[in-house]
Amino acid sequence: MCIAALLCLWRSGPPPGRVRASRHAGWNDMRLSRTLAPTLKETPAEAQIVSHRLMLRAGLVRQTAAGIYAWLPLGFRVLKNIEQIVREEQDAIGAQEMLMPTIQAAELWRQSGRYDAYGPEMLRIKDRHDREMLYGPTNEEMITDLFRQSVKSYRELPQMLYHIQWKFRDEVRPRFGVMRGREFLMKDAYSFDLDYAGAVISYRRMMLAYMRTFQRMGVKAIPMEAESGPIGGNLSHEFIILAPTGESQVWYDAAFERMDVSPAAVSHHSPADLERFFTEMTTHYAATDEKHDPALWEKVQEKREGRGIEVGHIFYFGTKYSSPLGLTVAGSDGTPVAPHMGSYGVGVSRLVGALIEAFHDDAGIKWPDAVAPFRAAILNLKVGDAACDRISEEIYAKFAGDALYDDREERAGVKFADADLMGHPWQIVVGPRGAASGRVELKRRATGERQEVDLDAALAQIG
RNA sequence: CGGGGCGUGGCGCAGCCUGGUAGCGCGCGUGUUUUGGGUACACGAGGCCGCCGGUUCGAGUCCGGCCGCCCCGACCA
Repeated sequence: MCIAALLCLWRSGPPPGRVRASRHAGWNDMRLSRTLAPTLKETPAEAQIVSHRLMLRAGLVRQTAAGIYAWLPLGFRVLKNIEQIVREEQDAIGAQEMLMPTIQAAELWRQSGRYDAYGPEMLRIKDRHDREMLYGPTNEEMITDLFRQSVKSYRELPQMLYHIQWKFRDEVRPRFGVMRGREFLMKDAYSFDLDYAGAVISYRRMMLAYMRTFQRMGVKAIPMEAESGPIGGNLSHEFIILAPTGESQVWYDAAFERMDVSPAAVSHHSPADLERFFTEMTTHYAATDEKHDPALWEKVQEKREGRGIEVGHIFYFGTKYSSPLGLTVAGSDGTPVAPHMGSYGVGVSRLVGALIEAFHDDAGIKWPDAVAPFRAAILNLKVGDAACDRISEEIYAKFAGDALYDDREERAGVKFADADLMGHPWQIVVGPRGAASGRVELKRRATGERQEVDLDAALAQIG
């Protein structure tokens, strides 16, 4: 059998003895020599902020028009990982996943009054019959319409629905790469409750889900009171994650650093737990530039300051949409009631940039384990060397698609630099020095710590 | 939308003021070299100089229009 045929066998499918399941559905063959991951030594002129620069340099995305990006294989994997964490935490509090279209008819937006109110940020389109359509910037009207078609009784409430879908807002000035693009991937959820008291519970539940979501991504998130809008009631919060290069200054109480939001500490089924949680989240001081109050800040015992990036926003808006769109359900006494609603967004694509802002150094990205495109990179420092090739292939096979194999015929320095740039949490360096005796070097990207270990020890540690 | 700037091989840039055969670095290909942190040398491929029009014997360069992109501000997931 020729070498090419052997290689084909290697590539033909999931090999046995996998170390851990891939976070992805399929088993992708990820040899760098056959991967569209165009890393750049120099920074493209258009990129200003660090996350944008690194996303371009690490080959995660490419811009195709102002504020519109193509997601290349590595970037796409990160996006999917973030999306999956968001999904799991939404599911965990009982929200139902669905999928609404990107293109909507103008008609519904006329009913809610937002067709004119939204302004030029909304991308308006005409179809071949000259019907007015739009590329959805959000989905309140649509979900309200869908809900009213089928839900008729208070017995069916409460409900919470969400989808993860591309949105378009025709920003006057897109910038910061995917952090402020025109096209963006967003998780938006909508809650329907019979009354205000119910809506408050939904709101708190979602706040809990958000705290857990961001915590899983390895970042500290702080809910900050936002403009409460016409409804009031103190129920509008922005979620800011801390990053040294964040867009705005934030002031907060160190108490946020100690909060336990695990299911063991707070049950989303228990209104009492939720209330305690909500109180905890909203009584300590936390503010961005606009809302910062020096007088109140003075009273904070343990002060913390930093920079932050908004990655989520939740708000309660009562019957703002249910009323004009005619959504009512029969109450227990038979009279129609307009449900109280809330909506809850997470900027999924924005998070890719935001996480890079939070986790990087001069050499490149330092992905948190939970969202990294690959758990590890295998750096074969001497492609063609029998021992290096054998060990590299062996490791690669065991990772079952969750490792990127740098099988390029490049110099060691190039591979190190690219691996650091791309930010895989672990690097497994297979060089002729150690390979002969079955040893590899294991490097932890986040800390820079390295150790030379046996192959099995390396796999066990990363496992 | 107000203000500013930039479009020249894949990336970063020079050339434009003062019109005359399109250049540099990186990257890419081949060879030698090197062999654990972006090695060195040689040779080579690659550019309707954003688009349209004008001036001129001649336009990357001057003039007009258009398009695209970036930055600051206002606005925003």
